[in-house]
Amino acid sequence: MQDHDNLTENDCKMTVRIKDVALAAGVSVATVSRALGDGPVSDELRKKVEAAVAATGYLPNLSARRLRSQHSHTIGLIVSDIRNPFFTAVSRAVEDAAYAVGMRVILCNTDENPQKEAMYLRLMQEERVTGVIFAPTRATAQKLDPQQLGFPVVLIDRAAPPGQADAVVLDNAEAASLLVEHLLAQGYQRIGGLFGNTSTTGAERHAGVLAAMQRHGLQAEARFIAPTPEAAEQAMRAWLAEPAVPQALIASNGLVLLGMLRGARAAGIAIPQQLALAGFDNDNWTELAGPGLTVIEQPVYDIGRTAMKMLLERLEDPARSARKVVLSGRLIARGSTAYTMAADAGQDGAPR
Amino acid sequence: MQDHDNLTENDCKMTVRIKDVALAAGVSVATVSRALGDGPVSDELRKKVEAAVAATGYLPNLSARRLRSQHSHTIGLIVSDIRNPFFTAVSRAVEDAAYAVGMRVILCNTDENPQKEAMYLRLMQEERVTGVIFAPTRATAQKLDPQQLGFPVVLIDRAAPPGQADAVVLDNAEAASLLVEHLLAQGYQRIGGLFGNTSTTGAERHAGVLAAMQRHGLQAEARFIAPTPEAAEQAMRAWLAEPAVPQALIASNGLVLLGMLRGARAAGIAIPQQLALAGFDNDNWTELAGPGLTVIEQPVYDIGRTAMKMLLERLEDPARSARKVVLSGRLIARGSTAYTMAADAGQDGAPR
DNA sequence: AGGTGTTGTGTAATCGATTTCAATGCCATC
DNA sequence: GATGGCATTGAAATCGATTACACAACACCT
Repeated sequence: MQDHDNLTENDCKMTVRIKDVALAAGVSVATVSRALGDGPVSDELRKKVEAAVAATGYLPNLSARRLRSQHSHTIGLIVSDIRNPFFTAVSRAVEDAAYAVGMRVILCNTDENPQKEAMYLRLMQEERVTGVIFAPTRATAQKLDPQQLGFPVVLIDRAAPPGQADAVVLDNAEAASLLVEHLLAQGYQRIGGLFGNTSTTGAERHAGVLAAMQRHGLQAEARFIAPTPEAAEQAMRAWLAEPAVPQALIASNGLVLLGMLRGARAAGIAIPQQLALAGFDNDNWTELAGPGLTVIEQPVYDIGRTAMKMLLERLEDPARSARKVVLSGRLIARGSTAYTMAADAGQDGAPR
Repeated sequence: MQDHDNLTENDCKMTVRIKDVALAAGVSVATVSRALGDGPVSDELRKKVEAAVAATGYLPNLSARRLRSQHSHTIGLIVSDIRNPFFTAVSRAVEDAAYAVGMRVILCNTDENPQKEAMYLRLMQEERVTGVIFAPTRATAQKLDPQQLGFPVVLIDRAAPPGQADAVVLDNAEAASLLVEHLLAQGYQRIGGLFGNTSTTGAERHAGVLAAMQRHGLQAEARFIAPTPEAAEQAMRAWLAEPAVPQALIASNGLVLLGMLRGARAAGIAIPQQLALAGFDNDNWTELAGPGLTVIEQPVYDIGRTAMKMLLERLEDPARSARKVVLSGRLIARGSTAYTMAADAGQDGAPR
């Protein structure tokens, strides 16, 4: 109210520092810092400081805080592409969990490119991040040494060599088995699949399909592609143009499934009358497309939340041995795998 | 190679500071800083510094750099929910553009909650961000004063009172008109819509529909809901249970459209035979669901990229007057608005 | 009464970089 | 040969906070 300097209320153009608050409150900067943090301060002074903070409009400078305290309160989230609904959902869960404990998230898209992965990992080091949640390509997963990095890493969706790093993954073998058993129970026998070729996930789901088929004395034809809708659509068109096409096809993730469905539509193939289709990721559209697509639903939000929880636990005890949390997928059977093949068409897949 | 201290190669457990690099290179810290930046340094010393950086494995501390240089090289991206495909795509574009110019992105989800918006805006101030790209609710858009904030703001998807802030928005009136004209051309006359009630976007699209209808001497029935699939599905079920339902319904965004389609399915309503459906956002599933949904496609990636470009231009010239970039949507007509109503059903919508 | 903690506070050092400022050497110019 | 730029370089100040340390006041226990 009086004709002081310039602390009338706010917007004095100059940013107000902790020193200004100390001056206004008539205490030392250390006391202000402690009052704002958790240090021991008398109630009397704490109130004075709070009043001074309100009067000056003080906002702490996080860069200065990070530099001095050596805690960035920042975690990195490195995924291939946030536009993949799986990563979108995981990212939302990670961010919710991070902000809930006062941490910031830096999001990076690698496009399955090992060079970008290396670049972003270096960036994380420069940011002095508290930790990183990472969905690596197979190439970097193998050569990844979390000790070397200087911060803990929790892998998601994709696993590294065991014992190397914490990880939250789907039980891909089990999930693939669920799909295969479902298809077999429907009556399909000639089953194939299109799998992403950049991650361990594609490989594991492929292995799971093979193993499940083998338990029934059957084989499966698999093809490997870049895990994008475009590549999947192209591969699908090519496959459908060939003479012998399996009765049922499995996609190794939601993007591939999307491309396959587009390819089937372009080729005029009726689902499931001429071809059954199933895949991973219960994205919005799978419920609504055609007869509904049979998929393995991943606990997407849970994966992100669990990854963040593991990261925090790892920070509390850096020495404990690496853990791998394996979550189960849920089969959602829909029309795309109904067995509607007529008796005459059935001869294709008749038991030998 | 010799028995120096501990700069054998790397991982000496201690982080290496610029001082260590200076020592290793036999120059001052200032020279190292200049060599790494853009300062004037002789080629000879620059090479020495680069060698020392490589030998010591130096990684700059970004917090220290930010504190001293007073440039955070960080922008905030505040949206309602990254899981809305519209914001997912925008976010990817913003991040691409940001990393391309050496900036970091902090992503915040507000869930259309003004309190969270206020909290994140304060966080942005503490981070001393270079700028913010923001999709505000109507409530905060009105009371938003970019001058007060201390950093430039570019609004996306939603507009503020004119002249207040830069913005990148869709031409909602035009887009709504495209939808209405399309429906009218198909033969529909009794048209209604479900609109989000938290943003200016829902309001503008509603106004656009009304205006277009009015040009034809027609009226439209509108309802307002929280812009989520769940709220839309519930509202849809309720609406469909009433006696007089419009022949065609418009959704004000992708999430609402999704909920409406679910509601229609749950009620056993055939699209487009019993009800035509159209909306905004060309999300993946709209192409594949049922007969395909007629939508307005937004230039999502362009919106993000343009917002980032405007932010950079604003930084170069803080004084220039506020600009609003208005982009056009594209009508994608699909089966959900085909006019297939039988003659007997047609009497409902016969001209009066 | 005399140590012995405990609690609360201030002073000053510190985090790791950038940037200011002064100094140096070198060359061209008069 | 003195002088005035120009290009490099280093020493030291600085960014804005946290925290180590010292110390005062006060309660508590022999």
